[in-house]
Amino acid sequence: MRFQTLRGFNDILPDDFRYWRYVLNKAVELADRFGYKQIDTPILEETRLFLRGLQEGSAVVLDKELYTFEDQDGTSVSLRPEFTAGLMRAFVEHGMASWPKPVKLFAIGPLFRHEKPQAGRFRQHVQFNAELLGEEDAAADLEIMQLAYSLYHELGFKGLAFQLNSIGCPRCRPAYIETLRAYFRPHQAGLPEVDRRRLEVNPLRVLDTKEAATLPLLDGAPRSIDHLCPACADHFHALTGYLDLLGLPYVINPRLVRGFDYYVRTVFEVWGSELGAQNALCGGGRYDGLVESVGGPPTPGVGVGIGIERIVISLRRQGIEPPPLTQPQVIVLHYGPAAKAEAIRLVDELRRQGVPTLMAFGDRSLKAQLKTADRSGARYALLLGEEELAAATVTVRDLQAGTQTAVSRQDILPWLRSRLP
RNA sequence: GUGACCAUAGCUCAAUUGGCAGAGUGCCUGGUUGUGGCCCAGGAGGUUUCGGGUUCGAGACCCGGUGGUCACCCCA
Repeated sequence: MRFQTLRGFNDILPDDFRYWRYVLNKAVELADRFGYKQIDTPILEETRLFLRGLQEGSAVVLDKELYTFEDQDGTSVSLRPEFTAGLMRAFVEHGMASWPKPVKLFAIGPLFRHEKPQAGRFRQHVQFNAELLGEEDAAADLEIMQLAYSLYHELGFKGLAFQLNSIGCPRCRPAYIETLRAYFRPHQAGLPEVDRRRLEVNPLRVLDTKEAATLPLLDGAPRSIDHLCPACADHFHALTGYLDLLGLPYVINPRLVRGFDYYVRTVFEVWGSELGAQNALCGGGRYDGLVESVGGPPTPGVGVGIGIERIVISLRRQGIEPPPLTQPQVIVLHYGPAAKAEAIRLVDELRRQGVPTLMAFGDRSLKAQLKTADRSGARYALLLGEEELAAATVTVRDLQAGTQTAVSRQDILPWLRSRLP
């Protein structure tokens, strides 16, 4: 019986971790630098949390992609498909509304969606998520965008740019949606089925259609940024002003939208050019209605979700090499039973003293052990045999230089310390 | 959920019109006493993704499953 990973699930192998460590270390370091506190919430939550307050049409679709089952108590539970819902639940459950504002959180962990796998899209993927809660200032939107941008930039990505839009708020959006529907009404008959359905269920989604028949109409379509209420317009102009101030590259994209009601004002993505149809590296936006939707007080919020797999794929395609992972620079070889016992003691001693050390296993020929040592990547092979035991020394072979010297057994630790990085 | 292409050794790939399943690389061992890399020799490693079918004969042709890649759908 042979087993394999489930469709859309991946093993992350040691060689992959060169990239993963590089990315995750950078993400955590940046979050610290920006003053975000790490939080982790359960992978499993009550199903209702993920389906709360969504539009009818959306709930049906999302339900299909949710990994849901009944647990032994008969509770319907689901693997989290996103971070934000759990974070909002934690925000309310732990009274973070009474913490000093803003509350700035980040989380890293796996998310699960039963989708058909595609470039950079898997059923389990790891996301880095940052949220800034309790602040309406456009400078908060800017900060979240900067955090995302800095991550890609500092990892070595080139040609980055924001796609940016504002989709208004519950005050101005309904009127805009009516304007949008009115614009398409005369063309209704010529529209593809999917887009006619979108106009009814989720009108903003028509704007990011890929239907050839609809595309020509989009150029003349009314833009949400031209129909913002004064407060939303001010917010948007403030944000673009800040982006200009910092010289961050952005493109105002009137077709960039979100499908859910709790999104307001800012929506953005960071685009790279390495991922086929999935050219969005990450997406984020403002969601002032979200905390309320899980039973908390009205709380403005802005956040971003960044897929780690997409970064790793993109790094590989761009030929960006992460720094190599550190590995033990010392390996202990032995020849003869008495020497093996001493080798076991020496390995133990070095590791206790904090020196990463490898042990040559088995009772193989010295030649075979040296071959192993060579492939291990270690710099120094410490050789113990009858001669060394008799003289109370260790033969240290520099595998890089091909030279070797005898070092007194009791001096081996300082000898290594002075030479290892 | 829809569609296209794909699946041979751990990895990268061969195998003429349907006729003995191979190479490179990696792995293990050896090239005589306690010395790696280079070189040489040997070895292990395959139900050709799985299940059916056609055929004297299938890695190859047909049907189905599983998985991969890509696009659509959707994207919290």
